[in-house]
Amino acid sequence: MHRVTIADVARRAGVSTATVSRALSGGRKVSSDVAERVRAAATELGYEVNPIARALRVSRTDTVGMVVPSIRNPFFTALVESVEHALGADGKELLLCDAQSDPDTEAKRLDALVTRNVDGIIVSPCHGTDSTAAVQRTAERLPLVQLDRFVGGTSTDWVGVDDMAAMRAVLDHVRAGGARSAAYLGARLTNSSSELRHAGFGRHAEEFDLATDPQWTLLGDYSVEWGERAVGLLHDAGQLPDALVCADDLIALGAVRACRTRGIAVPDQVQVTGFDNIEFTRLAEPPLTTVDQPTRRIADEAVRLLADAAGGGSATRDAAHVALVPKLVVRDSTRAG
Amino acid sequence: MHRVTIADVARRAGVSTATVSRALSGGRKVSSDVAERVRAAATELGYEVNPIARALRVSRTDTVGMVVPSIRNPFFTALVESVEHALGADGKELLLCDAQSDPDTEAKRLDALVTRNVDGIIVSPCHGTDSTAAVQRTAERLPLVQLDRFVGGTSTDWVGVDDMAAMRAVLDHVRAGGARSAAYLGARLTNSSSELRHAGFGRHAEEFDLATDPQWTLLGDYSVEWGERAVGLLHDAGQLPDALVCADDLIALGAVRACRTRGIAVPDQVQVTGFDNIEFTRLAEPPLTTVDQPTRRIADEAVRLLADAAGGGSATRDAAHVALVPKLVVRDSTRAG
DNA sequence: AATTCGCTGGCAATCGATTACACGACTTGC
DNA sequence: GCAAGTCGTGTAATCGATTGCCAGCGAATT
Repeated sequence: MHRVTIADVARRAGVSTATVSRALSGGRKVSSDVAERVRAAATELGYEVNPIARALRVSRTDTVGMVVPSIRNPFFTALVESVEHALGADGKELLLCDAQSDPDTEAKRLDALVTRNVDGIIVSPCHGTDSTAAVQRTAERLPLVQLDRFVGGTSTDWVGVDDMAAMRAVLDHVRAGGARSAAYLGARLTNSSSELRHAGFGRHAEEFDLATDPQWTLLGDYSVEWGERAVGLLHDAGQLPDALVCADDLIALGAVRACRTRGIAVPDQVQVTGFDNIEFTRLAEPPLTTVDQPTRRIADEAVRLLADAAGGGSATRDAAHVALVPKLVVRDSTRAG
Repeated sequence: MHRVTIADVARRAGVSTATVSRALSGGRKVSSDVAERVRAAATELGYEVNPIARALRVSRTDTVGMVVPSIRNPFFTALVESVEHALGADGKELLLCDAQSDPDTEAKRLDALVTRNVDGIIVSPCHGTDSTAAVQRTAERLPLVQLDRFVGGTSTDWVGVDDMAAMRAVLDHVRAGGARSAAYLGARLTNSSSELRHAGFGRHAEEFDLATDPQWTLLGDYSVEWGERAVGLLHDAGQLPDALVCADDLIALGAVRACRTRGIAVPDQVQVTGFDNIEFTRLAEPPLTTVDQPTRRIADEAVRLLADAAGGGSATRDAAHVALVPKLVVRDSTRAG
């Protein structure tokens, strides 16, 4: 067995390889009868261009790389799915890498992608500062857009949601539901989302006159376990706030669960909110009020930016920061206003 | 800017490109001082081989493709993560595709992977018969191993768990917990796992003398919604069995949830079991008893088989079917024996 | 009728690596 | 002392496509 090459098609159609190439990928005009003959020969032989050979020649692979902090997190899974979908429309493929929440692994993955000549990279950096160097270096070599999170000190494209605005909507909502005080169950401030959500909570709690307390700000990681543990700490310490504002849905799921095991009524005794709107929020008891991240739109936007960057000279363009405004999804873990 | 090529290194080190290639990827002996000079030149210039050019020459890309039915399903996500991990150890990359549970999309993805010269393919076919043609065709061109599910009529490698044995363990367990009757909440029999788990349920329910009823066998899809709906149907129809054996965790999560909203006590009134041991099983109320799929081992085995197939002439080897025996994970949705 | 133009199609270079083959120098054996 | 083998290195072909440049040819222009 031998893979069909362009030379085979050329021979069969009685033309040169140059003509076959032009007939198929239409760089230049070819007379219609020749084009027809070539197409016929190609289909008869079952010819398909060899993307490797083409990539070597034109230095373009029609592949984009994506690096996420953890594929375990359903939010990133949803993002990956959306990106895959958006790329499919452009006839591009996705090379997916998992950074395992480790900046070193992340850097390695980024390098590997550059080496592999992907056309562009979509990355959600796992760390706000430790990821900077690798992201910066990568961005100098290739079109790169950051998704959801971003690192400080670089000027690359970014698309995500307005975390501050989202927090404002959350606090507005729990306030309307009668809360007078609120705790923040978040993640250590190692990346931009964590920081912005935390900052948003602080700023808008003040705006809406919600009582807070340094002891009510608990920072761990994005996991169910941490949510459970945090509620434990809060509960054991005594007085509970009227609302538990969580930095993501996993934490919120943990929180709700801990509330139930400890007999704390949600939302009557405390209201709980999440962030991301992953699929399992519906599954909580009660279903979580949360902030919907429009992953489809985020992905579309990212792919568009990447295409733009690949088209226009990258040096001339200004970096675009696209912040979509997320919607609050009200379910039963909060009281209706 | 200009990418550093092997020629640059050669010039710098004062040798030929052939020597550079040999010095770096060590095909044949090179005198140690030359090797040293070459290595020095390479690092000074920051040279890295161009994988595209190499791939064209040696027709090997060090990339394997993976196609899963749905990246939304946490079980497959876990599988992907494990495969990524296993490949990383071999210095290979993963090209991930989502078939969106559609055999046509799946076929397209498989073709795309073949065209892209991946070294091998790992696929969990979405349909037991509709996926056959594409899988077969692909397997004729490349090393291919099926994961978890497999299609009929092909003789490719496969690795997964022994679904029948798992079902036996499940039924043994619920019987020990006092169940005398059981319902099966499954998925339509469109793929091998669905069939085997269903068959396993039937066979071993008989063995353990658990009462069943055609009306207690409900087949839908792998989703939380279906689990909820199925319990609704069962409940509305009147009498409930002592155990709800679910074909996967998503269904089980839905089932448990529906039980709670309808005031059916789990596990006292009915025991509920899942399958896969996805992360969220711990989150259910009560946490789910389920069958653990050893994704790490499955992935390792798959990668090993792929490597073997790539090494030995594919024609000579017999197809290997590796069925790992899964462990039952007992949590609180069933009664301790 | 001669020149120019436009259009098609072929030749050959090119992308960046790997590797078969050749070649010279040097060792070894008889 | 000469043939045979070893070893290290260079030359050039090769993988399979794309594309700059040139040639031929018919139509259009002067």
